[in-house]
Amino acid sequence: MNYWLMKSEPGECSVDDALAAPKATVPWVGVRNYQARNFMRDAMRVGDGVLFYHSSCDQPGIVGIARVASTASPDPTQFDPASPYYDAKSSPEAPRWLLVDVQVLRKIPTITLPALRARPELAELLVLKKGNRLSITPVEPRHWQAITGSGAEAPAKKVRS
DNA sequence: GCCAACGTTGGC
DNA sequence: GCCAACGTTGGC
Repeated sequence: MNYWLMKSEPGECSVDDALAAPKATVPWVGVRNYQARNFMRDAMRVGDGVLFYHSSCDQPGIVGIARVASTASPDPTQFDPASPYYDAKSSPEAPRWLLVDVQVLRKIPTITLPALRARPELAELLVLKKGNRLSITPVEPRHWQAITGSGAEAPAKKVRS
């Protein structure tokens, strides 16, 4: 079980947009950074916890709790010349970019950047680090617990006994 | 709109 | 493989 913080511009896909989607699940299109892609490809598992983060907006911050809802697969927008995420150097035969499905579990009152920075126990949270630009960053269990208050167990599925 | 930080590209 | 130029991210 791993935890992640995933950035989305609310103008593209807000947490409300995701909640309004079927099963509150959206394909996480548009990742065009190799490190972020590799996280999805190599480290993400279905059921991983996700902090849904709004970036490039009036109130940047964590706005929801979500989970990884699929394994990684090719991001179709890379093949679409009409898409802003089109990548002419990629091809269906050798896809360069991947996505996972993300399912929102619940919205939370926005935890703004200043509010996050005010908590010493979150000082090492990667998204707070200077110069951080990665749209997907791993979150340590202690940070997940501090933010969600929900302990370190899986955020979604009941544990089968 | 500004600009710091970082990633990518491409000439050599 | 180096590194300057350029593009992008994202908070402010």
